[in-house]
Amino acid sequence: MNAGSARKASRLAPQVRVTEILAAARAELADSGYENFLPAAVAARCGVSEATIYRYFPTKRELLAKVAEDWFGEILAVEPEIARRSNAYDQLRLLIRHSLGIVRREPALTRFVLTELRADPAYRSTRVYALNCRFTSWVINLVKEGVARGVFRPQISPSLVRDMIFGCIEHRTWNFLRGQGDFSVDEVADSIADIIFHGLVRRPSPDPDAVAAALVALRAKSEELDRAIDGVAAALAPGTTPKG
Amino acid sequence: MNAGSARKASRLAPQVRVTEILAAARAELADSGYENFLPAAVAARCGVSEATIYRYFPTKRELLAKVAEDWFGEILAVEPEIARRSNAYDQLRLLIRHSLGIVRREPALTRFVLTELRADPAYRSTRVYALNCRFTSWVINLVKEGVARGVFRPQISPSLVRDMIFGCIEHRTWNFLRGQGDFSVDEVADSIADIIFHGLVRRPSPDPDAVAAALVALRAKSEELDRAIDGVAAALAPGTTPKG
Amino acid sequence: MNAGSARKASRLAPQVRVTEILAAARAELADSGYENFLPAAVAARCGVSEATIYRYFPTKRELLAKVAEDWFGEILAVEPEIARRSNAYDQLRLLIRHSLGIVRREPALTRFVLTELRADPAYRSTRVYALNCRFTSWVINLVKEGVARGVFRPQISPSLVRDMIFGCIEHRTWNFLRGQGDFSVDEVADSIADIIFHGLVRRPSPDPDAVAAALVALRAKSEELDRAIDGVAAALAPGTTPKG
Amino acid sequence: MNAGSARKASRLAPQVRVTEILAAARAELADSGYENFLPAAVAARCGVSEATIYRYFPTKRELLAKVAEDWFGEILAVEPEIARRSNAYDQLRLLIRHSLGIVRREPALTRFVLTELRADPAYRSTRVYALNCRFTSWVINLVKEGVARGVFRPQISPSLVRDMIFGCIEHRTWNFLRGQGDFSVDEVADSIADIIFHGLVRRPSPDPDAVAAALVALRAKSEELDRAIDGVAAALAPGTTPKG
DNA sequence: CATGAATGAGTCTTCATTCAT
DNA sequence: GATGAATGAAGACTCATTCAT
Repeated sequence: MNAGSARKASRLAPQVRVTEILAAARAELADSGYENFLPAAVAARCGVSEATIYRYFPTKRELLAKVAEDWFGEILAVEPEIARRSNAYDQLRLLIRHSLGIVRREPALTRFVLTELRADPAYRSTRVYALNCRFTSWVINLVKEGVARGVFRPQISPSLVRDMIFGCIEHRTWNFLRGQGDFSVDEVADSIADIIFHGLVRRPSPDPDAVAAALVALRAKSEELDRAIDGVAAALAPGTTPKG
Repeated sequence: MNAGSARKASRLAPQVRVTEILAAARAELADSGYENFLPAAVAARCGVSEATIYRYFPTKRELLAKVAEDWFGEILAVEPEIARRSNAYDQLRLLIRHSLGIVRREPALTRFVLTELRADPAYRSTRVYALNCRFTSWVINLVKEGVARGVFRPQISPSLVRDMIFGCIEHRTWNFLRGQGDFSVDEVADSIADIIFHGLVRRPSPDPDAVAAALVALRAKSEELDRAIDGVAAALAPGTTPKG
Repeated sequence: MNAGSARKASRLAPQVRVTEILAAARAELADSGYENFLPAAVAARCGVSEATIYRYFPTKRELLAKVAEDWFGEILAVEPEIARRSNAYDQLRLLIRHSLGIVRREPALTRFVLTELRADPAYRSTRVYALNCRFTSWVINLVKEGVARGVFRPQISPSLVRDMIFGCIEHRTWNFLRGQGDFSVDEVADSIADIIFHGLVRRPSPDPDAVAAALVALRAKSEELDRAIDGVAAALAPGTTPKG
Repeated sequence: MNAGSARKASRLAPQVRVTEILAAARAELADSGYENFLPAAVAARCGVSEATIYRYFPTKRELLAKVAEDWFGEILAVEPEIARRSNAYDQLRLLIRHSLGIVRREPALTRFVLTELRADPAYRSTRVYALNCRFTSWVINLVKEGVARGVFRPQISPSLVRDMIFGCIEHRTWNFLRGQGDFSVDEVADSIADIIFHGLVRRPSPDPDAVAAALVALRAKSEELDRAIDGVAAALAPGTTPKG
C-alpha cells in the first residue's frame, strides 16, 4: 500500500524501542490529551505497527502508567538539590517551586495523573503512587523535623501541610492545565511558601527569663542612675541635703 | 410494581419530566460513576425512552452539567447560615466543614466535577464554574475584610487562601473519593481551619524581633549613659579617681 | 457512501427483526461454518448494521446459541409423532431416523453443536443441553419401559443405549458433516435400529409350561394314533390277532 | 534451574529438537487446550524462539497434527496385545477398554482430535485418519470373522458396529472431556462390550418363533390326521356309527 | 542454525445520538 | 410529545507468521 514507507520498521534493541515508544507516547499524550490518546497514534509516531506497541506494553493503560512513572522518576531527580538546602524554608520553597515547574513544563502529563491515574481505585498499588509518596514525604519530614526542633507549632499535622501545599498548587494551576492562561512559577511558589510558613512557625513569645533578666538589669541600672544622679546633685549643691 | 405505569410514559409537564430525569441522572451518576454513566440507564430509571432524555437535554454532557448545577445550587443554600456567623473564624470553619460535608455525601458528583467538568476547556463558561466562584468568593471576601480590618496580615493573597483551602480539601479526600477509606468531616475541618487561620492572622503579641532590637538599643543607651555619667563625674571631681 | 442502499434499514417490530437475524445467522452459519462466522456477515445479510445485531443479542455466542436453541425447538416438534407409534421398535426407529434427518438437513448446525457448543464447559447450563436431554430422554424412557415390561434384558443401562445410538449416528455421519459423501437416512436408521434392538431384547427362551403341555398333548395324540392304527389294523386282518 | 541453559538454545540434532518441540506442544495442548494453544507457549516451554518452531513445522496446525499422529502411534502399540487374545469378546473388550483409557489419560488431545482434526475437510488425507482407520479396523475384522464363523448374525454391518462402539465411547466421555466429572474405564468398557456383544451374537437357543410355528404346524397336522383316520374308519365300517 | 523484533489483518464490541412513526 | 429501532464511527487488543541479523 504505502509504497514509499519501509514495510518493516528498523529492528531495534528492545530497550531502545521501549524508550522510543515511551517518548512518542509522552508526546502524543501532551498533544492529544488522555481522552484522545490512541495507541495507534503512538505507533504512527514511532513508525511501527500497533502490534509492536502491544508487544512491549500489555495494555494502553500500562503504557500510560509507564510514561507517568518515568516522568516521576525525572521529578525525583531534584531530591539531591533539596537535600543540599540548609534550612527548612528554602527546602520547602524549592519543593514548591519544583512542583510548579513540573506542572508548567508538562501540563498534559499532570492532567493525566490528576484526573485519570489518581481516580483509579488501584491508584495506591501503582508505582506512580509510590513515587509520589516519596516526593511528598519531603514535606512530611520537613514538617516533622521542624516540630521536633520547636521551630513549628507542635499541633501541626504534617500530612495536612502536605495536602495543603500540593492541593494549593493544583488549584492554583488548573486554569493553566486547562490550557487557559499562565502563571509565574516563582511568584506562586513564594506566595505559597510564605503563607504556609506563617501557618507553621511557632508564635515565638519572647523568652520570659531573658525578659526578667532584662528587667532586673534595667531596674538595677535605673537605681544606679538614681544614685549617680544623687551623687551629681550632691556635688552641685554641697550645703544642702537632698532629702529632708 | 407500578400498577398503572403506562407502557408509554405518561405525558408530564416538561418541568416535572426534567426534574425526574435530573433526579434519575444524579442517582445513576452516584451509583455507576461518571465512567459508566449511560443515558440509557437514566432513561431506564425514569421509565422513559432514551429519546425522551435527548428531547430535554441536547447531550449527555449537558445533562450531567445540569445535574452538577443543581447540586451546586443546593450547596449554596448554606450561604445564609455562613452570613449569620459573627466572626471570620467561624465563617471560615463553617465553609470548610460544609465543603467537606458535600464531598462526603456525594463523592460521585464530586469526582465528576473534579475530574471531568473542571478539566473541560469550556469550564469557565460553565454555570457550575460561576456557582463555584460564588461559593469560593466567600473565602476571598472573608480574607479581604480580615486584611482590611487589620486582623489578617496585609500581604496575604485572598485567592491563594482560597486555593489552599479547597486544594487541601480535595487532596485530603481523594482516598475517600476513590472509594477507599473514610474521613471525619469535623476533624479535618478543624485542622484545616486552624492551620489556615494561623497563617492568616497578624501576630497579636509584640514582634519578638522588635523586642530584641529594643533591648539592644536599651543596652546601648545604658552603656552610653554610663559613659556620660562617668564623664560628668570625672569632670566634677578631677583630683579623685572614680574607681578606687 | 453507499449511495444506492437505504441509509437505515426499515423499522421492524423486534420480534420480526429477531427472526430475521436468526434466519440470517443460521444461513450464515450453514454457509461459512462456525470458525468463519462473523456477526458482520449476519448484519450484511439482513441489510442492517452490526450494531443492530448487538441490540438484540449481547454477544456473538448468544446469537449462535439462540440459533441452536430454535433449531432444537424444531427438532422436538417430532415428539407427538413418536408418541403416536404403538411399539418401542417403531418409536426407536423413528427417533433414529429423525435424528439422521436432522443431521442431513442441517449439517452446519449439527457441526456447530457437536464441536463448539458441546465442548463448552458451560454446555450443561445451556438451554440447548436441556432440549437435547429432553429429546434423548425418549430413548431412556423407551428402554426403561422395555426393561420394566420384560421385553428388554434387565441389565441394560438406558443411558448407555442412548449414548450408543447418538454416538453411532454421529460417527456414521461425520463424513457427511465434513462435506464429503452422503448417506441414506433410512438405511442407516434401519441398521442402527436393528442392531440396537437385537442388543436389547431378551433372549426369549420358550415358555416351559407351554412346552410341557404341548409335549403331553403330543404324547396323548400319539397314543390315540397308536390305538387308532391298531383299530384299523384289526379291521383289516380279522382272523389274526396282531400280536401273538 | 538449568544451570548451563545457554541464552541461545544449544544447537541440537534436528531429530532431538523436533522431539523436544513435540513434547512441549503436547504438554501445552494438555494444559491449555486447543483454543488457547499458542505456538509462543510451546517455544517458551522449550526455551527456544518461536521462529525455531516454525523452522520445523510450517504451521501451527501441522505441529498439532504431528502431535496427534505421534499420539496415535502410541495408541497402536496395543495391537500385539489385542492379537494375543484368543476370543472375539476379549479382543473387543480390550479394544474398548484401551480406547477409554486413552480418552481418560489424554482428554485434551482427544478433544483436539474430535473437535478440530476430525472436522477438517482434509481429515481423510491426514495420517491421523489413516492411523485411526487402522485402529478401528480391528473392530471391522473382528466382526467380519465372527460373521464368517457363524458366531455373529450374518446381517451385521461391521462398520456400523465400529461406529457404535466409538460413537458410544465418545458420547459417554464428553462430560469428562469437558472437564466435568469422571468415569470408570472398566465399568464403561464392560457395559459397552456387553451390549454390543448381545447385539452381535447369533441366537444360540432355538428360535422361539420357529418353535411356535412348528407347534402350530404339528397341531394342524394332528387335526388333519384325526380327520383322515375318521375318514378311513368310516370307510371300513359303513354300517356302524363311529361314535356310539 | 537460531533468533526475536516486527507485523498485517482481523474481530468483537460500545454508545451517544437520530429520525420515522 | 414520546418513542425505540437503528446506527456510524470508533477502538482496544490478538496472533500466526516472517525475515533481517
